[in-house]
Amino acid sequence: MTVVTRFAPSPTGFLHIGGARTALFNWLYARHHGGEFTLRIEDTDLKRSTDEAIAAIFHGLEWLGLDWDREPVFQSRNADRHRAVAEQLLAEGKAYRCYCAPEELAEMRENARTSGGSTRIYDGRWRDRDPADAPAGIDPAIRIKMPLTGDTTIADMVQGEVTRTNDTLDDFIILRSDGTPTYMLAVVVDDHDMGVTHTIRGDDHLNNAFRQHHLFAACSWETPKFAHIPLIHGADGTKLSKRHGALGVEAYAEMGILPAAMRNYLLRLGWSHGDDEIIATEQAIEWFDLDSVGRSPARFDMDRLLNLNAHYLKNGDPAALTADVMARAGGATGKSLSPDAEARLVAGVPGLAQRANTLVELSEISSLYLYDAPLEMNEKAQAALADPEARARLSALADALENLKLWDEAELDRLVREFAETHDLKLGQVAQPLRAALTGSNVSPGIFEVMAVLGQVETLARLAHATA
RNA sequence: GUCCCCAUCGUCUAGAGGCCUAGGACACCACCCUUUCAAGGUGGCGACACGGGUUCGAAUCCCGUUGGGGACGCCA
Repeated sequence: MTVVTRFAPSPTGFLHIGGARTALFNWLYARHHGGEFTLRIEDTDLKRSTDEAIAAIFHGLEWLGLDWDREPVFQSRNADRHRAVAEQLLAEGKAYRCYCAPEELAEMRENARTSGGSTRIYDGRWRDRDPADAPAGIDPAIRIKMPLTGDTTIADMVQGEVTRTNDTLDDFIILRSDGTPTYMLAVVVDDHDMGVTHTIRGDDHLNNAFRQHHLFAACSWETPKFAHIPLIHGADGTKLSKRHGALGVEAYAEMGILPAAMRNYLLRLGWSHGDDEIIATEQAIEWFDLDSVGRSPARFDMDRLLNLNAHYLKNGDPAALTADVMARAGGATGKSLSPDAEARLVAGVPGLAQRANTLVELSEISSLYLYDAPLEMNEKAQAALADPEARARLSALADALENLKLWDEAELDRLVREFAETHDLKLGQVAQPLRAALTGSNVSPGIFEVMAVLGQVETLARLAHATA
């Protein structure tokens, strides 16, 4: 049997971290088994669903690198089918019309809460009542008949066997009085119609699984395998929400998080493979399974994400990183980029990347390669160049540099050290002013590397400006 | 309130009865390396929620307590 998983978000907001992880797990499980990863947009609540949210979900998944195998299903378009199933169940006597008014329901809810707080709200008053009793002028909703006695056990691939006594489950509505299907019905019918074999979702749905299981049974369909993964919590241990600054994945993209880092981070939240921490996606596909998913909720930890991001930045492809920095640099400032900016970045980005945690930081520190002399100097750099003696030294060094034939890092290293030695200076006494002159800052990659990347012409130009 | 789930360093986790004086990673601290900042290296700090069982032996199994979370809509 081919594995078919699904990611089924309701398009009422952006693709948040929790949804992203659910999608990742579904995707990984499908890829691991050579199955299909499908998408279903649960837009049956037309009032809350928006096109922007739908677009945000698609874009978020694309950014994460999670590709889907079929045309996405829009649940709202299947309403006729859902309704037909409800009618069928009604005809078979597995469901019934309920004529309760909203006030009656409210009363029952109040009752249940005050008298013991039972989870079972609806008392089943129309379950066996003669339809002839139906009050005039009330459109009935359709409810499914749930078992009255015994208990139900779900064999969950993550949670294990979970049992609930049936008297805690009431007859829930599958078709509203206005003829629209409820979520519970829509999910079951669509999962069946799409051939979903594994339902991997947040464990806030665990309670729904019991209801859905009986709906599958009523339809004489096989219940898919369930895997309810724990939710992601905020730093305070409660369900991640906007209050925690929970953001959509696009916000992480903007702050310069790499998709590979996000995937790795999300994967390790609740899933593990021994002591392995850095797990490339190909490796994750090979290793991923549901047995190794933990059952306790994990807290979102930005430090960890940043650390992983720094790792992927350090090992990133220079050409790709360069393209990203160029894109972020474009239009950022009024200054025009050096014609050599891109070439310098390709050479300089590896040295820069090990000093950055995000693409934003990377592009900030890239500015030393982006523009030609004269440079903007920060305070520390200005201070380093304030000393006339230091400037005189730089001028002397510039003369030596001008005559250098082979302009590479090793040669520059040799030359500058030699220069320091002849003038009886510590390397730092030469290197720091040099750094200030060449980068406009007191912080940068190794100064010989900077000179090599900049090239002889630009290096001398910057020195000329700094010593003028 | 009722039902369901969970419980190892601050955080993510390893651990499936003896390999555990509990391992790794992030964060933090110190030192080393060093032309700055990082990176890297070395070391340090730091946890089996509690109480009962079961067993020769329990972080691992069972029960209870406590704590946390989730669900209780004609929302999804």
